[in-house]
Amino acid sequence: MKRLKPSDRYAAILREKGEKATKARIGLLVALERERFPISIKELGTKVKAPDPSTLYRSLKALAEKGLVREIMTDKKEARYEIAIGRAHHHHVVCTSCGLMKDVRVCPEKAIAPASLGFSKITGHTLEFFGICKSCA
Amino acid sequence: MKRLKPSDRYAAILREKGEKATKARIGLLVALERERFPISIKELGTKVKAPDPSTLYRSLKALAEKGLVREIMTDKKEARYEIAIGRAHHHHVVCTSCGLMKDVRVCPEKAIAPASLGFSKITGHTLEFFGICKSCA
DNA sequence: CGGCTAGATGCGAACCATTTGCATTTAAAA
DNA sequence: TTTTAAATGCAAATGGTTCGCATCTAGCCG
Repeated sequence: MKRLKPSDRYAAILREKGEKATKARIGLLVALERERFPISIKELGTKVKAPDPSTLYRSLKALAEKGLVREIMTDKKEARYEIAIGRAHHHHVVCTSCGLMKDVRVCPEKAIAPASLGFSKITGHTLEFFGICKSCA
Repeated sequence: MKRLKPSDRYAAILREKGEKATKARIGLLVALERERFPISIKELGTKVKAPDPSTLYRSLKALAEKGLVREIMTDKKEARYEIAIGRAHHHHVVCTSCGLMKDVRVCPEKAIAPASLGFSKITGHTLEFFGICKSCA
């Protein structure tokens, strides 16, 4: 795979996934790539050119279904998104005081035995930790 | 502690926690006690006499803060509640096809080292598994 | 036991994130 | 370039949850 500039790389990935490589969606991925933490849709809206909220919602949902971004519910109010391309599965710990988020590699996925629970398979899970970071302590 | 009928026992617990033992709140706890799975506020509303939705929300929030009930966000749409009295900390696995829920004892709480993440302490976490139960498979 | 007061309730309106309908634009294929 | 399905923008609707405020009521005191 050749080395391309991010926008072209994302365009290629979008087409690979059967999505149209629109400027808006490429811009979304580029913007998400710059974020260190999962970002709310509202914030994201201020970082990209002019995407209407409804378009943002639709685009993010489509990208999430294709595995290009991940949706995270840290607080039950609004969803946050992070880029998934090139990033391994992980969870987060959130400072409830300042909002700082860190990735954590701990994952309970393999600790559960579907059969023993009357389940034929486990398809997914959500895990978020909450705490107080050292700066806020 | 003497053996009382549930409503009287809950009344006593409410007073212990500094909450007024109103019929509505006692009824809420009794209704929650009967549920095998976390129940949505809407469903709960149909099971108790006449509590207005806003009262339901306020009551559940108050009871949750006192540790008498637990709020669970299985789907990102609506919150669910389960009784916490006499029930140890646990998580759930949800069948995404029929909604069946089972308790799971797996808990990642002790697997995380706050200090190594730049956190002074971990105050909580959320964990839910999703899958397909044997009946739906 | 009757009155007093903070907390609880009901009702309606307000909020806010998210969704949807529809007409218009645009990327991708022919 | 023409064609077409998908994507976008705008406005309106949805739906869970919250708030303001007037009215009740449990718990307390005399």
